[in-house]
Amino acid sequence: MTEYFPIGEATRRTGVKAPTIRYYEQIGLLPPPPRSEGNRRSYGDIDLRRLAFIRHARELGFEIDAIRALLTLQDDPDQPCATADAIAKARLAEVEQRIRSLQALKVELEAMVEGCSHGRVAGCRVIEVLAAHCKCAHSEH
Amino acid sequence: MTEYFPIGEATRRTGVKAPTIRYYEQIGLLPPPPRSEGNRRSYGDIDLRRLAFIRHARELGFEIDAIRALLTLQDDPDQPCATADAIAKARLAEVEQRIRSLQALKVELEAMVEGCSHGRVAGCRVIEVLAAHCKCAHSEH
DNA sequence: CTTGCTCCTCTAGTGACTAGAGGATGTAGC
DNA sequence: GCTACATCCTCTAGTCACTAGAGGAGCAAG
Repeated sequence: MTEYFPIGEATRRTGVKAPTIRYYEQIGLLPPPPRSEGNRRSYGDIDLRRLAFIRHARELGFEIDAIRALLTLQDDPDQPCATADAIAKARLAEVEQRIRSLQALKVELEAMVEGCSHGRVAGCRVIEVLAAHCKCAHSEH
Repeated sequence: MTEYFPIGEATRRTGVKAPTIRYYEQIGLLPPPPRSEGNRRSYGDIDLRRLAFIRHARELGFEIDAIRALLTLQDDPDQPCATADAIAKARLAEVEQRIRSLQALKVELEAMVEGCSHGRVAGCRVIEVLAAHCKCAHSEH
């Protein structure tokens, strides 16, 4: 007597919207769940965990294909985890890069907000700072 | 005799790809430049600066509409900059939030990479950590 | 039994590009 | 002038990860 959850309850428990859940089913990320008499999807704990896993991974910035790879590993756990490790490592590098970028940008935005003394745009730094910074067109940051 | 740049040179100088430049023109973010005899776009310094501005703003995470708003302000600089200020402030809040998220995620990814001792997936933390974390389904981050 | 909610499928739209077809133009060497 | 070859043009269609809406069926409460 496992618990049964209709899609609405699944969205409440995982934070993934119903159309998105159906979309994940459609692209094969989530297995098609059993249906009720009235043709409604009924999810169990395992599905909910899988969904939450997907949601969290998406928030981490994993792409669907990376998640698919992880889930495949999970479904077949007698494999070396070098693959999962590689995915996580690549992702880590990206996350670090993004943090660096955003921190640089934060400094700029702060300068903008601070510089804008509620005068006219002519003297407003929001645009100036953004335009000025463009001189570094090809540098990373 | 301002300098003339064909689209290829513009991409070299701004880092924005040619199709993207045309796309920006199409959606009205970049004014249609004058054309050469042979119907080629020829950009001047102002266009390049505008393009670099757009590129940089995109990197900052501004959406096209926000950029359009900023550019409109720039084109008509005798307006109060409260609007630009508001955009920058909203963006700043978002950037800060994103940095916080990413830092949390970085910690997790590091734990994953470290925890994965090149064994089998059964004992691999990449998936465990991601799944475990899902218990916080509705918390922010 | 009606009201109102949830759910179903299906198609089409979103944002911000990106890819590719098919053709015109510009430039450098012979 | 002629031939290669790069660069450019327009146009349509595809990408990713959803999101919105139409039109209809099922279910639970009063």
